[in-house]
Amino acid sequence: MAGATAPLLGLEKKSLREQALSALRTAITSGELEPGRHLVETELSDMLQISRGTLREALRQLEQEGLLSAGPRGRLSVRHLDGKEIRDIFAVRAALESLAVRTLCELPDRTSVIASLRSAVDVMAAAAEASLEERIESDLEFHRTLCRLTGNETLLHSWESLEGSIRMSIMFAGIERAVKNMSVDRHHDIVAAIETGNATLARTTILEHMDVAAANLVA
Amino acid sequence: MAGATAPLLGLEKKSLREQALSALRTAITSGELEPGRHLVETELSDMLQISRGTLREALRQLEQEGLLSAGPRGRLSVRHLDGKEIRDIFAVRAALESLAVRTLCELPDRTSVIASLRSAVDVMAAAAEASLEERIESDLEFHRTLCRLTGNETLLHSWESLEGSIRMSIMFAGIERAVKNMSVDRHHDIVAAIETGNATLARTTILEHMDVAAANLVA
DNA sequence: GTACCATCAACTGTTAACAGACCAACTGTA
DNA sequence: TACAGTTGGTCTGTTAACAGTTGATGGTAC
Repeated sequence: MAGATAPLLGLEKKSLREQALSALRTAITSGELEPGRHLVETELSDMLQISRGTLREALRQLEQEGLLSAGPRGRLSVRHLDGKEIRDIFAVRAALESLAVRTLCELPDRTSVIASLRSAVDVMAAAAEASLEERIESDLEFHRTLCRLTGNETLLHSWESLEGSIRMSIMFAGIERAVKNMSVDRHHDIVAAIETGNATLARTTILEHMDVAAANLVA
Repeated sequence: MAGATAPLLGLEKKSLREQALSALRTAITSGELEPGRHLVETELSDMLQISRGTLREALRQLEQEGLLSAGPRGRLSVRHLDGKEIRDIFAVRAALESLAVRTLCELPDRTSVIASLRSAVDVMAAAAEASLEERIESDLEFHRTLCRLTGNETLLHSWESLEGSIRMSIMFAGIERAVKNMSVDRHHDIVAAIETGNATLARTTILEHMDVAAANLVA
């Protein structure tokens, strides 16, 4: 039963490592693996039906994403966030997204960018009555799009490295608090600010949005 | 010969994985492993005298740090940077350090912070006549200190995740270009700006510093 | 009951070996 | 010579097994 890839047909199946990564990420950010919990490699590999070697590769990645914290003897545990850390995470997030909107404002032609952002906001609006989880997904997708549209791969990568921590913050604070940040209007404001091309205005809008978001979570 | 830890004596010996990580990072950022080069796992594990399993854990981490890029069939190669990517990296770096100085400016008591920064600048001044490598190290240490002093662990972690890319940028541009950024005066300006507590001024100073640095590298 | 020592179970660090996919060279046939 | 099929090599994905340390458990002496 020793592995192999398996491209088979155009479908590009995910490797076991990637599957485990997704599964663990979901388990952690959904709270199924509660914060502070010690993770035992043999237990997880048994649960996920993969070998420890493959699992350990995934764990390293999660560790770097900030979802796991390493204890004394290499013991890993699910990271525990307090109010300060949530504010810290959102401060970094604000700095990154602030760069994103500034970059977008400086583009000579913003029409296609605005179009993409508007459709992302539309998705949010459409999900306004959907499940809380879906609303959060569409919200994160909007902000991820903000970074992606800059064309700055490093920026996008940094943001995505932070995404796990953001999700943990939401989980830690409780979803009912998080949905207070899902206002479609606020996101319209951000798009509008970018449309004007006024970098300072756009930056202020994002910073304020993030401040409010962090405050809502830790309040 | 199958492994184990080996604390031995208080000295906290590094695990093989960490040793490999350091070795590879150095090899890449020093140019010993030239950009674009394909990495073969068996070759590396042979060279570093460790098994593939252990090596692969280190490779995942380097991949996430942006030093390696994954090709079609999982083939890894040393990341190749062009001018745009260097500018992008420094834009993100600027955003992070901009947050750092702003945070420091908002501290009620900055005396100990200023003291730490001054001593970091002193180290740079002392290294002014040293080897180019040492000057670069002391420069990076100054900027890392900037982030560390904020007490924002997430910020520090994000910056350190970018550090490898920064080192690659320097290597790619050539050390002779990079040393143009090692001006002690410029760093004094940054500290002075923080000392005033004027967040806007400090932010402007850092952004300009980063702009010049990026321009020097890609010029 | 408490202190000390031996034994043992549990967990991580590390390694060697196996399985499948892709690529290039080689060979046989018109 | 040109081309198709085969074969061998190389590399990654994955796994099972081994080594060594740490912490706990149980038993014995005082």
